Amino acid sequence: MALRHAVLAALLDEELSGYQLTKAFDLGVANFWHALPQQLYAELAKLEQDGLIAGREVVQEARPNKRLFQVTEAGLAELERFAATATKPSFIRDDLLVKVQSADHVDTGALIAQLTERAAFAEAKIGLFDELLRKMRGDRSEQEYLRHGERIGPYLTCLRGLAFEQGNRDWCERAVTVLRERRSGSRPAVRTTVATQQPDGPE
Amino acid sequence: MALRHAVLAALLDEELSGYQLTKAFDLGVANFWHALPQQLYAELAKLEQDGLIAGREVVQEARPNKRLFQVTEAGLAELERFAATATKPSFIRDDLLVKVQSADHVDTGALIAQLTERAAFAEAKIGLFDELLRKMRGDRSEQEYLRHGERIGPYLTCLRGLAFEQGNRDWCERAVTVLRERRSGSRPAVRTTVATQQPDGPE
DNA sequence: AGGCCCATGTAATCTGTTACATGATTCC
DNA sequence: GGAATCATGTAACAGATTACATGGGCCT
Repeated sequence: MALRHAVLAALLDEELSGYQLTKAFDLGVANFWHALPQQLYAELAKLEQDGLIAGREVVQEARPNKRLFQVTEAGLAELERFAATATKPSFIRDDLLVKVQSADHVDTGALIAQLTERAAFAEAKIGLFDELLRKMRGDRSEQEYLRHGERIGPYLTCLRGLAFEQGNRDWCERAVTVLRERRSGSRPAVRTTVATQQPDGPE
Repeated sequence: MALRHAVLAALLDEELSGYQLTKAFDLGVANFWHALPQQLYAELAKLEQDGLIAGREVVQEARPNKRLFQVTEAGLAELERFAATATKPSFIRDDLLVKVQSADHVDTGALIAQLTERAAFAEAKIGLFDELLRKMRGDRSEQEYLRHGERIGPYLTCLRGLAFEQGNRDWCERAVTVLRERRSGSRPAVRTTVATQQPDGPE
């Protein structure tokens, strides 16, 4: 039950509509969580029912009306409670890693193409994060902002997002280099035969 | 539909039983994917039904019998096909980031405790990854292994896992430092009032 | 005697994804 | 005239987590 809290956390900084939330959680940034529009609209409805957020209608002329949501006192209390509970470690779950894991047995050309694409995607996100951090800092130095800036939460999660994407980019580039080098000195890929394991043998 | 392929990828290197697979996917390493035992047993059953893996019974005396699974030619073909499909980017989804995002509004003591715990967890995984990499390399240098080592796939995913956990550790430590410094120069946390947004106003 | 490791699952529930739906306005 | 943006959903399905179940052997 954490999307719930991710939405609350996102609404702490500013009042947002469902649509604006989807922008933050979808492509673009998604610093600290990711979710699709459908999930967000559903979650907003539940949160409002439970009194953790309050919505107010904003009538617009040129565009459809929208509802802006704000965290209530009860919502803040719920976040506080959540923040105090123990946190389970998070795990990697990435299709690209699965593909690279099988690099010895599949076509590396396809892998190289996908690693290159991912590196470019990571680079783009790095740019977005850099810009976001600069905006938050304004004219202050990072040192200064970390000590006294308001919104240290968003700043820190953004730093994690940045480092994560830098890690992605660097790894993808390295993997591409390695796979290319190996292809130039290529021998045909051979299916390795599995040794027969004896009952109760040493593991 | 990617757990399927993660299991296939894990079985490429060696024949494993369901139980042994759970060890690889659960705590411990989980270099490139994570899953619980129940999912794995279910997935193994489906994969066998579909002819992508083949199991053979190993009778044991001192322990319960087990079934070891091996990827079939059809399974390898399926992985090959999977590796050639486009890969969607993966996103962060971590409760700890959600908590840190709300750092300006919740008790930072609890956050510091959890960040410290996570840093320790990351450190432990770093140790495991280091050891795994050393084992794969044997007496060869990393340069040498990257160029000519067998099992480059597992080596590369392990490198990503290592970098990811180093990123976690570094970020957690930094966040702890920042939050501590701010606490020492502490003023009471104030609930910021949200500015009222006008219809069709600039966004 | 109690707890952990091996070994394998079922069942219920919760979460996330894919596909589909609607309708006005603004930009090219 | 067609695509993109704003704005909000419903329905069906796939994937993941939590809880529960079983049973022998080994270690302290």
